[in-house]
Amino acid sequence: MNCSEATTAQSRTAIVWFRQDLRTDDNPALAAAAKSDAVIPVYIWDPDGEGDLPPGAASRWWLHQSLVALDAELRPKGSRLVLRRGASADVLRDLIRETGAEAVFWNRRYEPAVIERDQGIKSALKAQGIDAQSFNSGLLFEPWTIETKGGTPYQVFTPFWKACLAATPPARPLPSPKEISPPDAWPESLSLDDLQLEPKIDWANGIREAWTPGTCGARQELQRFLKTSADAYSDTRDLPATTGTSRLSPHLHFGEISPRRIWHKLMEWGADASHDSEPYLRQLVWREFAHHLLYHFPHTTNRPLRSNFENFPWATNARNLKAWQQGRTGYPFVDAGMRELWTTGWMHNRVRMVVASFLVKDLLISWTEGARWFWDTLVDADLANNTLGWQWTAGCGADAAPFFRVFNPMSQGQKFDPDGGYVRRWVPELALLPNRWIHAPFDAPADVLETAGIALGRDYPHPIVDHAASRQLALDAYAGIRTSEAT
DNA sequence: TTTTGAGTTGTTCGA
DNA sequence: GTCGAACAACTCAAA
Repeated sequence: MNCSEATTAQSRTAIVWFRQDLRTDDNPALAAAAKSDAVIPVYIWDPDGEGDLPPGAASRWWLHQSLVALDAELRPKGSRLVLRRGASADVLRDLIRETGAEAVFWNRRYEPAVIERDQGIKSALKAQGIDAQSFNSGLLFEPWTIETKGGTPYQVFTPFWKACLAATPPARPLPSPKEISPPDAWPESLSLDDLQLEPKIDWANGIREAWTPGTCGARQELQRFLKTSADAYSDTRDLPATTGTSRLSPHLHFGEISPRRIWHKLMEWGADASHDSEPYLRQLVWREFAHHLLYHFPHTTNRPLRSNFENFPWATNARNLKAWQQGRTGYPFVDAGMRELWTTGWMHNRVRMVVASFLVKDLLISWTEGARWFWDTLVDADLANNTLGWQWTAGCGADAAPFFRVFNPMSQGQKFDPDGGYVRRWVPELALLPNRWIHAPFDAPADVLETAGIALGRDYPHPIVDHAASRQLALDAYAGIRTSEAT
């Protein structure tokens, strides 16, 4: 079981099964394999192996680019990435037969369906006498290592955060292997185009302009964040018109950058008393918390953590759902966010909360519909983070927001986009409206609208619901599912 | 077992 | 325009 035993074999080939760890740096599975005489890096496209949640379209686009980047990272080290398609267990079995590999190493994932699949693969491989080992590369603290004094999983963030700070700190990142020994002969590989990850109709222009997938892009983003955004993080992270956040979410999801590297980099940076690393590290630990919750409460991907929400009277309204998806709700801040998402595959976190609140509380449409749309359109779509975020907004998850907390799309806009720059960028038909009305064109006097060249209902939609009225409906609906009624 | 303090992100109303 | 209180009740985590 211990890797040191491996060195006794005379010539040993190890497979590194890449998944959501698309980097050579701080990659424990690769580091372990690199001690072998020959290493075969493989990526297996196995969308059916992820339960009923195969990666969405934006995610697949990112994956394609990230696989290009990983192969380019491996080449100078004397290696390359082998691509295969099919059920992971079958592909690994074939690859072992073709190459005579004696070991398969990978880094763990924590989605319920993937855990189940991987456990099956590991025991099958071991039964064949293959050295199958999994490692942690994706989390600072694995879900089973943080627990309350009573031995139960945390369901509230602040005590979880404190427990993380008190735990053994994350290990220092491993260096990238200088050389990765190739096998005598490379097994067959599909071409990347064979995987058909990219869309048939190229809608990815906006995404391409906004992002550089791969390790290099991830490191540049981290450098950019530390240099220009980290000091003002607390002040600007809520302003969607600025680049105040780290923008590392897609890179973290695909494992192009290691959370341990970010952690230690921030610690180093924060060691200088003029900097404060805590606000960002807290956000990084929210990602840990999401994985912790999904691991311990695997049913939460489609069912509420708080069971009294099972009976919530959600509305079915295809027209409203579509208006929300297309950014045509008539509320500029909401529409700007939905259009940013559609164009760039990403949405600023502040705006995610506002659009989510709007879907769930103004339209009374189930958070699962929102989660599904985000799953398909976000380049950083991540089962743990997506589930936590949507359940939190709906009030049915961990650390639930009080039910009377309903975001007001106008005041959120005025507060976090006071100059309207965000709305003007993504909803250009409103660009000429003065700041005073940019977040509420329906309240603007007729002459103001006319001067700005806007006819509501023609150039920009009337609001699809009245916020004040829907707010009251939401409060009433939430009052109806109090636990008292469930008993 | 019981008790106690606390809980990411808000809005509205009235002084 | 600004500020504090009210909005309700529940569950978690720790003592």
